[in-house]
Amino acid sequence: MRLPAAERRTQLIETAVAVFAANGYHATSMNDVAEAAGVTKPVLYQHFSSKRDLFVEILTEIGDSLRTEIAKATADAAGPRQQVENGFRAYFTFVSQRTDAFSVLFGSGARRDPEFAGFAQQVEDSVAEAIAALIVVEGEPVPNREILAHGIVGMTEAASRYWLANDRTPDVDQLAEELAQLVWAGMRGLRTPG
Amino acid sequence: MRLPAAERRTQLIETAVAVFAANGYHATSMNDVAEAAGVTKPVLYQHFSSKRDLFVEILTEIGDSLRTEIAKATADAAGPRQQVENGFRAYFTFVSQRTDAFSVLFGSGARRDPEFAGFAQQVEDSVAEAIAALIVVEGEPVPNREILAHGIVGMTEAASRYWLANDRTPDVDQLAEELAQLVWAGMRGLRTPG
DNA sequence: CCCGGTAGTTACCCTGCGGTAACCTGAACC
DNA sequence: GGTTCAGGTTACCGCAGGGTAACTACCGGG
Repeated sequence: MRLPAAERRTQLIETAVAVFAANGYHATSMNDVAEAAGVTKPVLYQHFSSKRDLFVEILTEIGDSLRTEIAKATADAAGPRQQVENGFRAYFTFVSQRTDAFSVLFGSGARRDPEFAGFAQQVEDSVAEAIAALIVVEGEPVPNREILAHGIVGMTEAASRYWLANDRTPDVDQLAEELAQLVWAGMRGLRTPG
Repeated sequence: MRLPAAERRTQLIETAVAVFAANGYHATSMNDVAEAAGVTKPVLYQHFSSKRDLFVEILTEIGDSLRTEIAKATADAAGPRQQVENGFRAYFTFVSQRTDAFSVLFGSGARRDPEFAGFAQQVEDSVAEAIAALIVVEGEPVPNREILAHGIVGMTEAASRYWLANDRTPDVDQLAEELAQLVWAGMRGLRTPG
């Protein structure tokens, strides 16, 4: 099964995402990835200079995709409430369609290693920033809203994990609606600053 | 520096928690732990039969402690609202006082390896169960409240990480109060079941 | 028919790490 | 002042895994 370089490369990446998602970064050997792709180790090294390099390329693509999807979904929202719900729907859609990618970015120990932590962090920060902008009481931004915003991002991750582990019920739309309602009500129920 | 067995053992555990917290499970070697404790590897193996065994013992103790602390704090609450706030305060107090332990349980790749995932999971599940019991609308439990509850647990973890990374401001009491308010308002703002 | 280059393979090196066997040491006790 | 034994060390084994060198197999073009 010989493949042209470009196709082999994308196949290797897809395979690697699946294997990393299943076993995590450290527990995955280059041999594992190669074997899963039906190929031997040196082929992997013809396309990626190191294990780190392969992983970084994967993390970058995933992070960019997720951020882009959320940005697109929240851009054309009628108001803040819709923005929240659209954001959640985009997030859960990503989780549902690219489950392995989600697992790699947030679950495979990527947050642990200082070399990799930045990739998940960047996504979390940018989403949290958008959320923080919506946390206002009587027109005034709430102090410590950044912490709350990061909490809400983490809530979404945790809900995603539980959702994946439990047959993905309810469906994406209903899940997004319910979580959006929880978060929206919570943000609007904060006391006045001070 | 010779020590009696019992003292050496507890010292090794404390050291191991610190090293695991700093570098994660996989990136930490038994040599690292031994060296950090000012001792050589075989000493470690006189007290723990394997690296796994050492880690499991650590995870068990941490998980039990955290669960116990939260249970104690929520037991004597005036009502559900106080229960939420007391739970948060207990959680953040633990995070603040035993930061390394918190990092090991939830951040060192413990959730990744199937052999270790159960320890963090058990804590999350038991806390989520307590939270789920409070998610009611008009006296009726909300469908999918388990997902929301697990999300709230994840929110607490994420907020803790951000809080630790940002000089631990505000203080524990204020943080607990603010998050409790967010969650309480959110839970009470859910729509009627259906 | 042979040449060249791209795709892949076999076989290897080397470091690091989990784990162990055998040996050393110093103090408490008689 | 030797005996004992818990506490500790040096030196090693075996192996897995990242990474590489050298060889092979296929295929298109003159």
